[in-house]
Amino acid sequence: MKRKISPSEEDYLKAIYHKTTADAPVVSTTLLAEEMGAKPSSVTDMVQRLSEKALVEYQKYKGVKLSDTGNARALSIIRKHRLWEVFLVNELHFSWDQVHDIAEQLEHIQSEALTDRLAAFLGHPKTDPHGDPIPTKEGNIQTQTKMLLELAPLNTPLVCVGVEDSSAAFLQFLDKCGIGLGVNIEVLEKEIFDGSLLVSIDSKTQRISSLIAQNLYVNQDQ
Amino acid sequence: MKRKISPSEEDYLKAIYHKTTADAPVVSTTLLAEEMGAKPSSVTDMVQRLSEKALVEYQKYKGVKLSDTGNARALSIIRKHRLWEVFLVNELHFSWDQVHDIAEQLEHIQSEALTDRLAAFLGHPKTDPHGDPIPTKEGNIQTQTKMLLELAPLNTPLVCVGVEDSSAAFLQFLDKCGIGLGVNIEVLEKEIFDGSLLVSIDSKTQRISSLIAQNLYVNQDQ
DNA sequence: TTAAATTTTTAGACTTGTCTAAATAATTAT
DNA sequence: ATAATTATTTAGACAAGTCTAAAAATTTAA
Repeated sequence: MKRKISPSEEDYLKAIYHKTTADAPVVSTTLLAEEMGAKPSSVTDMVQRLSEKALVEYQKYKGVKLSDTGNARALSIIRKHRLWEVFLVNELHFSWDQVHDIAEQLEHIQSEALTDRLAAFLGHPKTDPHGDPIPTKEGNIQTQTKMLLELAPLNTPLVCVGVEDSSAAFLQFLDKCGIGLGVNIEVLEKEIFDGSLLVSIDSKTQRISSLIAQNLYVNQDQ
Repeated sequence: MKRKISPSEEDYLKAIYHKTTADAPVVSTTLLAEEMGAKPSSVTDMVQRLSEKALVEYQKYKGVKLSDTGNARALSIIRKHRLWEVFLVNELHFSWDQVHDIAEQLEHIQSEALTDRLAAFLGHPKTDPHGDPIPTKEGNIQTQTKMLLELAPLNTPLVCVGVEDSSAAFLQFLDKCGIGLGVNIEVLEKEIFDGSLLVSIDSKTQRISSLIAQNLYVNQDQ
C-alpha cells in the first residue's frame, strides 16, 4: 500500500511540515524554495508531482499544505531523523551540533523494522538532543509547553528545554555559555537598551544577548 | 579532494570489486549487468562515466577493473556495509538473514566521523555476521584462510567460518540445520551419488546436501 | 481602478541513470 | 578462413529533478 517516495520528495514533505502551522496552514512556493535551497520554479514542479500522488493539497498561486497521508509520511521521517540524532549523541557520543547533517541522511533509510528496533534500543526516547519531541510510530507528536527565554518571567527558576535555531553555530555558542538542555537558568534583569539579559546559569551570573534569548526555550522549574 | 560519488556509482564500484579476482582481474559488462540487475548497455554507459572519473580502468570490449582510487572507495563502502551489519545483528538483534538489504542502504551514508565512531562503538570488529572480513579504515582487508566444506577432509574437527551465498533463503536454511558461525562440524562420510555429506554438528549426526557444502566455509578447529 | 511591482507558473534545456533497438566487434564453429 | 553466433557498444528515448528565461497571475501602490 505504501507507495515509493524518493528522498527528495521526503525532503519536500518535511519542509512543508516545518513551514506550516495552525495559523498559517499553507506555505508559498517561494518560502519553500528558500527552505529547500532551490528555485521557486523547481518547487512548483515538485509540488505538482506530490499533488498527483495525493501527498499534498496544492492550488496554483495559492500555496501548498500536506494531505493526511503526506502528514503521516512527514512525521515518520521526522521520527527517524530524531531517533537517529538520539543514537548519534547518546551512543556514539557526537555533540548536539554535529548530528543534524548525518541524521538528514539516515532519515531516508527505509525499513520499518529498523526504526522499531532502533527506538527500542534507545529506550523509546521522547525527545531528541535539541529538545524536540519524537513522534510515535502511530504519528502522535506531543506538543510541549515551552516559552522563549525572551518572554520568560524574571526571578523565576527556569530549565532549558529546547532551541528554536538548531544550527551548529548557535549550539556551539550555547555550549560556550554553559547552556544545554536541562540546565537551570534564572533571568535576573532585562536590559531595555539591547534586549540582553542578565541571567544566572548554574548559580553563575552572566549576560547573554537577545539573540540567544530569542532562540532558547525554557520551562518553569517543576 | 574526495570527489562526490553517487550511490549508484558506489554500487557499481562494489560490484566490480566483488566480480574481479587475482586470476580474473577484469569483469565483462554482461557479467556486471547480471550482478547489478541492469542491462549491459546501461553498464557500458556507467563504466564509461566511472572511467572518466578515473575510478575504473576500462577498455572497450575488454572489460573493466578498479583503479587504485576506485579500489579504495569500494573497500570503504564494504567497510561501512559490514560495520552496519555488525551493528544490526549485535546491537539491534536482527538475525543474519535480515541485515543485507538494510546495510545496502546504510553503506551509502557519507560521514567519515560516523564510520569511525561506529567502528569504535562496536569494538572494531574484524568480521561481519557472515564471517566476511571488515576492511580497516586504511583499506587493509585480511584474506582469511578458509575452505569450502565440500573440499574439507573427513573425520577432522572443523569450525564454520563463513558462507559463499549470503542470501536470506540460504542463511535461514542453515539456521534450520543448526549451522552458524563458530559451530563445530565434522564430515563423517561423503556420498558419491548426490554429493551429500554425513556430518556431525554439535555431536548430532545429520545429512546435508551438496548445495550447502558448496556454500559453507570451514576451518580446521584450532 | 488602473499601473507597477512582485510572485508564481510554464517552457525549454540539462544531467543522471536507465531502457530498447540497432550497429559493430569479438568469438566460435564449420 | 569465412560464416554464424554471441558479446558489446552506440543511438535515441524516457523519467526525475534541477535550472534559466519568459509568460501569466496576483498583489501593491498610485
